[in-house]
Parts: sequence; C-alpha cells; structure tokens
Amino acid sequence: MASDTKLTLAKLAELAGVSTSTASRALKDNPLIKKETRLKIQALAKSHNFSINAAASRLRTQKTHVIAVILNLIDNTEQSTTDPFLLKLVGELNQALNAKGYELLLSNSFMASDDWANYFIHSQRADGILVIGQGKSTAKIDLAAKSGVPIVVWGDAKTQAPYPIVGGNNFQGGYQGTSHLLSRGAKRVLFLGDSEHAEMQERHKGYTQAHAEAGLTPDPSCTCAIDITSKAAYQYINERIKSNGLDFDGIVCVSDMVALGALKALKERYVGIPSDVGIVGYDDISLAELMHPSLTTIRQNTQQAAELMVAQLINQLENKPTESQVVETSLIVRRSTKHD
Amino acid sequence: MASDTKLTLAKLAELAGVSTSTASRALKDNPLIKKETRLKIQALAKSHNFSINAAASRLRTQKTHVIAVILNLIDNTEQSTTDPFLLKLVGELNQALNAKGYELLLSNSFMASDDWANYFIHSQRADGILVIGQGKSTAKIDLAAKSGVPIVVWGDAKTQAPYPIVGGNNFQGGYQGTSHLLSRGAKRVLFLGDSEHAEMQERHKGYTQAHAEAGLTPDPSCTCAIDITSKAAYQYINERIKSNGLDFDGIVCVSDMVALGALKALKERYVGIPSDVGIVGYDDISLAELMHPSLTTIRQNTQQAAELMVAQLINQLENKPTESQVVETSLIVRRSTKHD
DNA sequence: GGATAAAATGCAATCGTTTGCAAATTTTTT
DNA sequence: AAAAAATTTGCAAACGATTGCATTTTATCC
Repeated sequence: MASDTKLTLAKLAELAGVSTSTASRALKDNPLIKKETRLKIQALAKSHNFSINAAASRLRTQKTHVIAVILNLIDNTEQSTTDPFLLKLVGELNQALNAKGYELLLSNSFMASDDWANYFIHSQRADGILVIGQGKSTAKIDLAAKSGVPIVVWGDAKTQAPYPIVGGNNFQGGYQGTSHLLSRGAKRVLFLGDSEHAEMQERHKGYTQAHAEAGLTPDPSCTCAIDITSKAAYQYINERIKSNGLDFDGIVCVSDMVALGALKALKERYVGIPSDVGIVGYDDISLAELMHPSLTTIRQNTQQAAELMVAQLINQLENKPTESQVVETSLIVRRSTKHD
Repeated sequence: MASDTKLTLAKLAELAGVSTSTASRALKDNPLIKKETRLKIQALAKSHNFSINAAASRLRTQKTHVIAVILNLIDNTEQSTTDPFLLKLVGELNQALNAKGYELLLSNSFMASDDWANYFIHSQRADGILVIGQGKSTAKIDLAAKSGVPIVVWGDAKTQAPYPIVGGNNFQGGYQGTSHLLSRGAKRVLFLGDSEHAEMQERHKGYTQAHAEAGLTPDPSCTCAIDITSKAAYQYINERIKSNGLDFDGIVCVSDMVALGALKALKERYVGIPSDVGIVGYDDISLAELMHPSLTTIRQNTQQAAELMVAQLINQLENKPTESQVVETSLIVRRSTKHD
C-alpha cells in the first residue's frame, strides 16, 4: 500500500507538481494559495497518509506545541502516584491542552532535571510548563520562573509569586468543612494534614476562622501534622485513640485519601460515624460517594481548574498579562457528617 | 546572569575555542575527544546552563526519545479518567520510560487522530507507542501495527496479534477469585463485568473453569454484562436485588471500581459482607484495603507490567524479537470474603 | 630526525519545514 | 493593447545538531 520510502513535503510537492513552499502553505490552508490548489494538495496528502515532520517544523518555527506537565512530588511519600486527585487533574489537563492544540509531555519532579527551564524550554522540548503542586519548597519553580519561561502552578493562589497560580479556594474549603462540623455540634475537631504546604496552611486558617465565628478556639493538639497519605492518617488516628482515648468528635482532612485512612481506623475501633465522629474530606474523588458511609467532602472543579491553568499558560505564550486564579470549592454533604 | 541571546552549540564551541563537531562529541562523552577537552567543554556547558536543542537533534538523528502513551478509552464511559488502575499504570510507565532515557507523551484515543502510526511516528513526534487497553475494537491498534511502527499493548496476552501484548494472567485471575469464593461455600457467584473485552472473556473462562472443578455449572443469569464503572455496578446490583431478591452469594468483579459500586449497593440494603455475599475485586487499587470491609482482590503487579511493556518496546526499537508477556496475578484475601 | 602510526580535531553536508522576497501569472484598468 | 494591480507560485536561506571523512596534531618507532 504505502510507498516504502519516507514521504517528505518535498516529495509530496513533486507528486503534486508544485514547489515545496506551495505545498507547505496549502497544507496549512494559507489563502495565499489558490483554493483549488490547496484542496488538491490536501487531498493528495490525505491519500498518501502524509504528515508533517514535527521535528523539522519545530526547529524551523521555534515552537513545539508541547506543554510539559510536572507532577511536583513531595519527597518520597508516595502521595502522587497514588493520589487520584492529582492524576485526575492530569487527565483534565490533557483534555484542556488538546482542545487548544497542544500535547502533553508528562514528567515528575524526581525524573526531570532540576533546571526545568533549561531542560524543557531552552532545549525546545516544550513551550511551557504546568506544575502540579507547590511541594514543600518552591525553589525549582522559582528558578524556572526567574529565567522567564511560561509557567503556571496548581497550588495556593494567595501565595505571592512572579508566576500565576491556580488553585482552589483553600481558605474557604477549610472554613466550609469545619463550620459544617461545628454547626452539627462538634466541639473538638481535628485538622488532619501537612502544615508545610501553603495550600494546607490556608485551609487551616479557614479552620481557625470557623472556630472563631463559633466562639471557639481550637485546641492546638487538634492540629495534627501528618503525611498526606491514607496510611499515615490511619496510623495517626489509631495511635491517638490508643493513647488519648476518643478525644475528638470531628475531623477535617486535607484530602479524601487522608479521610479514608482515618475512616478505616475509626471503623475498626467501632467508632460511630457520624454519631461519634463526623468526618470531612477534600477533593471529592470518585470514591468519596462509594464509601460507607459516603464521605462529606470539599469538591474542587478539576475541569475548570485545568482550563484556567491552560488559559493562563497560553496568555504567557502570547505575551498577554496573567493572574492567579481561584477555583471555587463547594461542600458536598454526605453520610459521614449527616444523621439520617 | 545568563546571556540574553540564545545559546547554541556553535556559540558554546566558539566560547571554548573548538569546532561545533568537537563540542557535540564532547558533550556526549565521545572518547574520540581528548579527555581534558571533554571535561572542559562539559564544565563550560554546565556553567552556561546549556542544553542541546532537541528539535534539531531529533531532526538530524531521526530519533525523538519520546514514547507516546495512549489511553485507549472505551466509548464515552468515563472509565479511564476515573479508574485509578489505568492512571497508576501511566505513572509506572513514566518511571520505567524515564529509567531508559525516554520521555512520555500522553494521549488518549479520543484526542489522537485515528491514524496513530502517522500522527505519532511518521511525524516524528515519538519513536514508539504504548497502548493501554485493547478497548472493544482493536482496529486502530491493528492499523498502526500494520504499518510497522513499534507498538506494545496492555491487554490480554493470549490474544493472537502481530504486536506484543503484555497483560495480567486473566484466566488465572478469574479462576483464583472464583474458586476462592466457591471454596468458602458460595453457590451462586455473579460475574460482573463487560464481556466484550478480550481480557474480561479470559477472566470469565477462569470463572467457568473454577466452577467446573467444583463440579458446578454457573447459571447463565449469573454472568452480568455491565459497563466497567462503579456506577453501573451499583445500579445493576440494586436492580437485581429489587427484582430477584438476593439470588446470589458471591460476586467476582472485573475491577475494584466495579466491586466498590456493588459493595455500596449491598451495604445500603444491609446485606452482610461476607456473611451473606462474598465479593472479590480486581487490580488491588490503593483503596481496596481502605474499604470497610477491606476488599479481597486480584493484584496485578503494575510496576512489573510497565517494565515489561517498555522492555518489549525497546526490543522493537532495536529490531530484536518480541513476544507477548504475562504478569502474574495474586489473590489478596481481605475481609470482604473472610469471616473472622 | 624522519617516517609511520595513532590520536584529536575540523569541514561541510544533511535532516525536512517554513517564510521573506522575488518572479511569474492572471486580472483589471485606461 | 499596453500598463498597472492583484493574485499565485517558486527560490533559497534559515533553524541547530550530528557525523563520515579529511586534516591536523601528537606519540611511537627504528
């Protein structure tokens, strides 16, 4: 069927009896070329299964139409490869990027060299960078941003930075979850998560604010710093109960995975949910509603998040102004906090 | 700090006082170049944050060192963006590819044009293709394979095909789950999944075989064709119980997500697990052990799977012989089938 | 020290597209 | 019918790295 020798634009042009420049323009529907010529060449290309050599095109145009997406993992906690939320976001970014004519080069902070600007942009592997997660340190992000490459970060949008950050409204999320529990009578609500992340700190502020509005001051021992994994949550809750007894009646978690770990520990000790302890997750991963009891959680609109990130990145590519943006969060009330 | 003009190999060479050819060789540690020259140029490159232009390099060498990973989604069921197993595999592939010096271009069957060979390979966007999932039809895969591009598929390894397929031992998995339930006294075991996939058919054979060995013949009404989503499973179980009553005492599911949906339906109807119905999932996603009761499931070693896929792909890139390979599966017994 | 071998470096063509500009063709105008 | 304008097309120079081959430099040998 197909000819055995590699088909280049030059050969295609020869077949069509035109010059390569005409062929090139015809394929991108340049109105400079007469319409019938365009159509003829496009048809010929289709019938020969021709496609432009991307390497050559990129070299010539200095554009790759590729965006690097970096999962900014935290140390060695296996959060990322396991966390459905992050991977979901990757999926959404893939959609959003494709819709704008870009492809997605996947990487993560362990793999990529430390100098992202050089590795991805100056080497012409990609036109821009999307970072998922601020991590515990923004050193690499800052470094990349300083060299002026197009970059957008998913994280805490309130953080002041020389690059746009798209993120959920973490303060509001923390506030919503906490005040929901307090309004249902909880008196001692745990905040379960890692306080080193900017995002988590914001949520914690919301947690504090909710308490203040209820005329309460949260006990410092209720703020529990743990790794953002279900295993860590499971262990923490187990041990806390073992040593302190059940000294709390509500938990606000920084992710659904964390909530699930906590939930498991509580169930194993026959703690009633939500009767004894109400529990609120974060992210609304698909499993949240499948749990038993189903999990009350804070939903972040990942599709919107992905679209905003891509939009901000494209702004940078086009030298338009950019800004950090916030994705609204909503409280999804389910059985883990709701009595029948 | 950095010079403002783009640094090319030629300029770097000039700075070092050598020719571009020498610089090029030095950077790849070619022993043709005197050791001290090599080191000097490498140091210079590092200090100037130089990195080779990938587009130019790819054009010249005709190699991209990029592999396209295609999530071969099924119709419009949202299986993929939601299914943790598939995304986990993507993560593992990323690791495995990076370890071999390749990068990962993520795509899915909705996005990519239909002619994968042309779009990814002939256009020099990637050197090879990894497909996750055979889908309901292998048309696109066959088409790509026919044009001779390096390609490896995650699916049912027993399928005869002109390309290597890496997959779990689906027959064994189906057999293990079923006979586990039967050995614990189940008499009517449902098979919950989609029978149009080759993988699922193999598992169903294992299901049948397990019955045969126990001297049983499964009732055809126990083979339930549903979409591979938790929602579909939830609905199916709900409706079945509504119309038939509880006419089964075990369920073998084709994925953990399906199992979770079924579990939810059973719990809502206060069916005892495992006392009334035992349930077995597939994949051992991270949530399986967090469920309550924790979920008995069939584990597939995704890391090994990713490594095998990459190895087979590299074989093709190097014109070495390839073969389909099987990842062993193991039964992980948890509370959803185990009485205390 | 001169001839020969070995080691190190440089020349220049090449990969396949794109695009500014010039050239050729067609259409319009006078 | 010739000149001017508008429309189409083609020429040729980039883009930046790689590599076979030729050339220069250094080491070895008699």
